[in-house]
Amino acid sequence: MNLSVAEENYIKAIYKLQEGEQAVTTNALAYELETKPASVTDMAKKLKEKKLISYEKYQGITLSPEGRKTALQVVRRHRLWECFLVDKLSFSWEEVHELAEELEHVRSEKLISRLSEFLGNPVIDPHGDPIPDANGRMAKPRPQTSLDQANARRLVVTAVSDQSSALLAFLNAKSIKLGTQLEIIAHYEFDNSIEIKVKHQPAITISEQVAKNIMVRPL
Amino acid sequence: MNLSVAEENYIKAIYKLQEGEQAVTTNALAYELETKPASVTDMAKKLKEKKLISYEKYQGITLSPEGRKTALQVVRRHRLWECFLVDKLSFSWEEVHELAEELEHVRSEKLISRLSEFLGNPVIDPHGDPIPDANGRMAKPRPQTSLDQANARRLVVTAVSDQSSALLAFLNAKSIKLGTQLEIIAHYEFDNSIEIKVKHQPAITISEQVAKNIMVRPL
DNA sequence: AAAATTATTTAAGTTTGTCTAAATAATAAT
DNA sequence: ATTATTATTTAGACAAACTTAAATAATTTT
Ligand SMILES: [Mn+2]
Ligand SMILES: [Mn+2]
Ligand SMILES: [Mn+2]
Ligand SMILES: [Mn+2]
Repeated sequence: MNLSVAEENYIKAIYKLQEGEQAVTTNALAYELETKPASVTDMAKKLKEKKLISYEKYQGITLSPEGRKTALQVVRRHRLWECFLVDKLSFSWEEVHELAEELEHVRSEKLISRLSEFLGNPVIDPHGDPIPDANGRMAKPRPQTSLDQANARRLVVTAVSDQSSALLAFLNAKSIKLGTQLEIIAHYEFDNSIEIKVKHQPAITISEQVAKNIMVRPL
Repeated sequence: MNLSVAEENYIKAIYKLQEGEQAVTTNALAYELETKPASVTDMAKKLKEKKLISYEKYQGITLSPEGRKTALQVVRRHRLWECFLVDKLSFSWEEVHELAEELEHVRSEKLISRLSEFLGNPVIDPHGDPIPDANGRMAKPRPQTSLDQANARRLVVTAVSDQSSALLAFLNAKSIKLGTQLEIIAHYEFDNSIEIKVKHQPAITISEQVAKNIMVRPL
């Protein structure tokens, strides 16, 4: 199946929004792809025609098995390029998403398998997300919660769920990255802000909004 | 100036065909880009509008200074990716052109300067073509002739002018690559074929057509 | 249950980059 | 100097991926 860049972006976005089983909504997809609902309806018809999704008017969208396979390939390419940019070209993790968004569309099995090998067949990308292997299988994500719901005191940062460069820049400034160990000092009920401490750094207070997007697991 | 992939491909093709000063013909460009003359005329109008080329009806196309600058950037990206594929991912030189044709369109100054640095700021690509630097300057190509016109006996292969994978595969099979040293054994006037010998290999006879596309300089 | 709101789809139009077929210009042959 | 050939442009259409505005369906509020 030969997909356009636009089609690949749709498939990946549907995969991302699907999370489990729920059908993806026209509006949600339009928002995710920064396009208009009318465009999504158009594309939905096309992708259904190509048997990549199941779609009935007003019923939302879900990936077909082939669609899921396609999505996993695109995700694999995206995350491998992110690894390349960070590990080999010394980009910082908040810069790489945009570039990977383009690189992911160069479709070549051979290129990707060589790239993966060159990188040492990594299994997680710079944001802590698992990288599907050539068959679409990926490491089951280890149990993690958002920082605002963690109950343990000592935690490790495992991922960042919002990958806007605004958030990533903030975390960078505070020296918080994947694998950073931190300790919860206090919860402030008033605004649900949280005081945390990273070793060798002054304690800082972060808003609920930030905490919701930092994924952690107990140390 | 924000160019589409198609526009970049046109600009690069015009650059390639221009060679010196002669204006590029509508048909030549259509052939090079595997499209139709009518499409070229359409695009010529658009590129003229954007001041990347000069173009008058029936008079052919030449790059403007801005057009040349753009072309050199695309060529730089193309050749750096080719280096990456060969040097880091162990592709062979005949496989990389196609992939670089796509990778070259990821537009990011930072990406390209980091990539160049990662590769050790190479100045020639795997086919022996010079790589423009960030300012569009490139090493003056060393004097070279095609193999069919060489007068010296002992020669080094410096480039391959036709980059079809057919030719490159042939050269690969005969273990001829950049830097290969060879010796001319005989010219056969009948069909202008040439017998050559590469060290540690049996002598082979190559057709005029092949010889025309192998660039060499005296050892 | 009707009314109001929100979500989704349809209709119609735009842009980009293509194509084929027909018209016109430039060049070569007689 | 005509005529024939070749090169180039124009005209009209099409597919992909968008958009806005209007119509319709689904959901929520009252
Ligand atoms: Mn993308
Ligand atoms: Mn990522
Ligand atoms: Mn290209
Ligand atoms: Mn090359």
